[in-house]
Amino acid sequence: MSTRRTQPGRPRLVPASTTAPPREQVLHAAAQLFVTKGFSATSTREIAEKVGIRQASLYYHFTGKDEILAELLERSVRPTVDRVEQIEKLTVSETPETVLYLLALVDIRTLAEAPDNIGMLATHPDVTSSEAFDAFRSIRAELASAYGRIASQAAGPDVATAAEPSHLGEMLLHLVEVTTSLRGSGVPIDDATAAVIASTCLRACGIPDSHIARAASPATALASDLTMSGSGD
Amino acid sequence: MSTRRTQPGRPRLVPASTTAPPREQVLHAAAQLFVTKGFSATSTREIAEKVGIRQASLYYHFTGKDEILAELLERSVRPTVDRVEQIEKLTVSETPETVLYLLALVDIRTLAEAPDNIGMLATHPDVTSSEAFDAFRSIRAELASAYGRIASQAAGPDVATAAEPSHLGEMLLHLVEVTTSLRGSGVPIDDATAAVIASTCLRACGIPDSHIARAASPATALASDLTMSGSGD
DNA sequence: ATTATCTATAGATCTATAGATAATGC
DNA sequence: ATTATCTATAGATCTATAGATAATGC
Repeated sequence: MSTRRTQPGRPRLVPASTTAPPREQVLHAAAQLFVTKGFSATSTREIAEKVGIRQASLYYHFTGKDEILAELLERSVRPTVDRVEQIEKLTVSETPETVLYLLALVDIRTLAEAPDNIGMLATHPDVTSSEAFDAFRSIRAELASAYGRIASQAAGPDVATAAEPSHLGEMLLHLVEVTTSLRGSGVPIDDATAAVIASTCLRACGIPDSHIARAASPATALASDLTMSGSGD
Repeated sequence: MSTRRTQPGRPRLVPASTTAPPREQVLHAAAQLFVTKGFSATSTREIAEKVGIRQASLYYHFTGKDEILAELLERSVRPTVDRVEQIEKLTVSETPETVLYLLALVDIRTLAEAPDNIGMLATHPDVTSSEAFDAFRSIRAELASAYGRIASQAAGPDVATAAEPSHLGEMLLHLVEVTTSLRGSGVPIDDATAAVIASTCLRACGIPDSHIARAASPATALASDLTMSGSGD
């Protein structure tokens, strides 16, 4: 019955307050700091202090600050992108409006549930300027492009002709981010709020109220299916 | 006829390529760097290099890096906030939907026309975390609160009861920022685009299509009036 | 005298590496 | 032997100040 008294490795000066793996402790501390202060404004020393280890000890778990952010970024979109393929398959059986509503809902839920509101990180200027995050940017570009493809099928005639799919994708990605912004100011993202955001996405594409109303309920049902059977997370 | 050969003050090592006041040259260079790389990731040396002066020479014009960003932030909202009072006065003669549409349009135009797309700076984490920008945050909070007041009058019953005015304000501020995001990816913000964004704001408040359509044309007319007679900028 | 730059540099970081140390695992 | 920490520190910044210098203005 004796639980293991200590972990392998030299003990910390300040014993850990949680049993989570050290790597996760670092990610959690870094996430909080990056989200509030920004990546460049956060020093490795601050992260370490928050974890309760020495600055140099971070480098046992990560090759550098960049790698910490890269992992957080990846986690902030993975649940969504893992489902994009399945969602796009539905284009044959569902209306494009339903598919777009569904993609938005899944994305909104991902952002609403991500630990530490890390969805906030995607638009930090550090991410868009350093090549260290190329992998994330490319995965995010794919998500934008899925939004663009689906939206340009669903869009009303004015918007569809005026806006390139890629720009439509950019816009929708930004709109969905209102989730992180609201969450950041303490608004709980319940189903009603998610529905407001998702239907606003459709509206921004010039889709009339009546079509949005018709898309909402099948999309909501499909969203529950998808997030339950997920990809094992 | 002889134009002045040089300016007062010791000549630069690299002569200026423009006749703009040096302070403006600094602001312009800093804006470009802050918008693309972020505030914390931009060094004073980089700003100076871009201007063509020595790093230390920045401190003749500004007390520090903070002051440069503070001024850029202020400029990014001033044209809008200068008009907010006038806009809110219209609540007596116009529908709340029209007033909201108008506020959004004015804000969108401000962001669309701001030099170097400095509207991007408002959401940088540096701005929200350092007390050096308290003045900006407070002026922006006032704008958010105006959005909130107007929107909660115009909002449909579900949204008006579900969302506090302050949260509504937050959301609309975020939505309007899609302007800077689109502009950043090269989309020209013409009247049609501005109209899509403004009506999306109303839609997000739960205002039905028919009301939005009725609000658009008086708001557009009022917007031209306001931006012409402006506050002298 | 005033203005706007320059040079030089102090002092405070900050990141990342090298190598020691104190646990467990076998 | 392996794991996970520690201490110590090199080297590269970065911000801001002090004081010199080279123009114009009067």
